[in-house]
Amino acid sequence: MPVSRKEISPCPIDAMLSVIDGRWKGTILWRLSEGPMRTSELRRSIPGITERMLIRHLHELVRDGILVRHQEASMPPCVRYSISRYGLTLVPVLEVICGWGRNHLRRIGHLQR
Amino acid sequence: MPVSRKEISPCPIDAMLSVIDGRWKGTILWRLSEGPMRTSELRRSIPGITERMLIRHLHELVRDGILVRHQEASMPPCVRYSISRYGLTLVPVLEVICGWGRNHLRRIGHLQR
DNA sequence: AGTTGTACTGACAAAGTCGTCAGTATCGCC
DNA sequence: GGCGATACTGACGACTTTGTCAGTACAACT
Repeated sequence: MPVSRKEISPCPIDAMLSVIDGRWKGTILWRLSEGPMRTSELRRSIPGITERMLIRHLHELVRDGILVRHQEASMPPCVRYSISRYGLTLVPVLEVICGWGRNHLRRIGHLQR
Repeated sequence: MPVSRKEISPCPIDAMLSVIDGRWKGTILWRLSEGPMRTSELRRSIPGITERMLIRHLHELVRDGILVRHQEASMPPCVRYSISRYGLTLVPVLEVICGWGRNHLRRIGHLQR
């Protein structure tokens, strides 16, 4: 598994992780799972994120086929992002990850007391 | 989800990812899923990994409760690592990740032709 | 006596990711 | 005409992660 997750690795685990790896990708997917959103809406709904990072991550997710970018060619531009049909196949995986993570957080909590 | 995955984040997805995040952790877990191994055995079985990184990742996985370190107090030292009972709960999660990743790699393959 | 192997650590450099700041074009508002 | 909003890009610094190299202690083998 020779990976710095940006080069394409033949390892399926890395292939999957490279898609959701990124400081804010989880949150972005989480927000978009409730429906399509505009760039600026997303930015306002995710406290702490910078426009730079939002757009970088959005474009990466579009490149990976997880999101779709709809642009209405108007000026002031209006761009909306939504989860693609392919992206929807990721949701159950995220739920499994989330389930284990929730349990892990509980475990860490217990151990700390 | 404010994360640089080393600080403890309250987001379960991040909590999970922080455990398996690391250049070689996937491979290490993969190797160990076939049975306990010595440090040097692991190093030889993972081409490209350095001893430094192997040991760092092993210790992190031990700290997170995923692996167990058995030491026979002999000289030349003999240390064996194995997946803990808790670590076993990770395996099905990795399988789901792996399944999606495998499919994703196929998809990328198709798109490139 | 010198080399190899074991498991590990520390100093440090290279690479990668993330954040900050400035700047783009165009429209509406006052 | 200046200001703000929209979606975005580029330069650059800060911080993290990864890799390189040397060194530790002890035993066995040649």
